[in-house]
Amino acid sequence: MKTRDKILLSSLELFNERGERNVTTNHIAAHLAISPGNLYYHFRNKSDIIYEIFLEYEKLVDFYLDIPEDRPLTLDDMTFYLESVFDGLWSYRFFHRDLEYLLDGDSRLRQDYREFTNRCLDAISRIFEKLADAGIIEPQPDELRAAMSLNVWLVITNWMAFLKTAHAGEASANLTLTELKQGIYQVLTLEIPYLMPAFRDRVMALREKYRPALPEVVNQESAAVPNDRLVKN
Amino acid sequence: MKTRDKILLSSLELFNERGERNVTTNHIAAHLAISPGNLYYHFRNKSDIIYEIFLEYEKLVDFYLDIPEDRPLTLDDMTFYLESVFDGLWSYRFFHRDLEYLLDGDSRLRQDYREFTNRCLDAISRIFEKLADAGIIEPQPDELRAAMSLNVWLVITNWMAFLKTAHAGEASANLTLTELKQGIYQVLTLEIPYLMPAFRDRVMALREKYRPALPEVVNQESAAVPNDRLVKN
DNA sequence: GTATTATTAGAGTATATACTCTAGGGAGTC
DNA sequence: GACTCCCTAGAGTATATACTCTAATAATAC
Repeated sequence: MKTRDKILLSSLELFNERGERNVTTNHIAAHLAISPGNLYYHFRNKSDIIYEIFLEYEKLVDFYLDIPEDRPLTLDDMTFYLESVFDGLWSYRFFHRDLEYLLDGDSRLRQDYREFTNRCLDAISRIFEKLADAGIIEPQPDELRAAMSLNVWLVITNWMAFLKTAHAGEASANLTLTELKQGIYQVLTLEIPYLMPAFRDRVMALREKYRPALPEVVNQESAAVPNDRLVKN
Repeated sequence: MKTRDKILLSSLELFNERGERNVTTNHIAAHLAISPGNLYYHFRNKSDIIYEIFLEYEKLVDFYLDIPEDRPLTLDDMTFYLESVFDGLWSYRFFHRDLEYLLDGDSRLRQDYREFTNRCLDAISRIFEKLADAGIIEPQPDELRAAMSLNVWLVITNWMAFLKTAHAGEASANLTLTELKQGIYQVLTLEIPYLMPAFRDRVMALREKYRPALPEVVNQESAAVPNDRLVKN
């Protein structure tokens, strides 16, 4: 693999594991056992690395959210969209964590991300529309559909952050794709009141598959309280 | 005012304006025209400042979300809760921005925040329950109410972050309390399908008051692209 | 082979950041 | 005046971080 690609891959891995804020270019170079000079030969700066990773993320999600216009949607389609989007979210999970800071420092990224958001919102809305066409959910006026789509977006993109704060132990630690996909449960919760009777049971059964294992995700005690960020006192 | 309180106040102000990540203890001291030594006389470290600010935030929200058990809820109550919560969110808006990083570095804060979240979720759920008692919304089974409350929480706490990313210009810049309160529109969107006929029109009218002014919040072009974070090239 | 270009190492740097340490001022008390 | 306590200044420090520069090596073209 080309050094350039290795840098992108390692960066993504480290960002996801430790958070962008906690990963320096020197860390990335060290992790790959290459010199900082080498890293900066391939990328002008850290922002550029992040931007390229974003482009990959964008490409992936755009690919997932491609909506067939020649046929109606099925429940399987909906499942696929949900699964895929959460897969994407997982693979690039660092991104939404420090989003605001990242956008603050890179206007190119800010612009692109804004357009990306709009595309996603349109896709979600279009999916609702086609689900209504297919008789799975009730049709809704444009305005309501737009607001609902936005709520879906908010739940999807922030579910991960919520899970992290809900976890008791070291926040950095264990958090699995399975847990992340409980977000699907939350998204389907939004759809419940709009389900058509003919599909209600099937969607409710689907939703049940993603139900959090614990009675409350939010209640686990942590015995040990290990190393916080270094405090000199 | 005591120096200690001035430090808390200035810190909050600067954090809200520029983001915690962009505000150093030296900035805070300089902003108050006091010495770093002075600041560190009053607080052991930056984490302690943040923690104390969190305690204020927590106290405020707990105060707002106190639910009367001796009488039914009214629509005015619901409006009050929504307005208040968004006011609180606005006053301490830096907090949810870097939440994950903040919790990562301070286990005391992590623990407290987790409990705070649970309390808020309970309060939201209790509000739904009492709105149902009052005949404003349909009663829901516990499980659904819990999932809905969580969705409400996700929308509320992340609305601000969404708005920031949706803005085209310098992300740091202009963002008003009015815009923030359009989040209420989103929250009320979640309630629509559960409204009882007798209250439907009134709630829809209330919701209308918070509707975003623009057809799409998300679509504004920015002509100028001013200073990004310093890049040496 | 030689010239050219792409890639790499690694030492180094300017700046920032959180925080420390010492000295001392001011106000109250005896 | 001396003692104490609270508060403050301000210079200083250890560490980190993003990034640069030069020189050398590998790859490719001719």
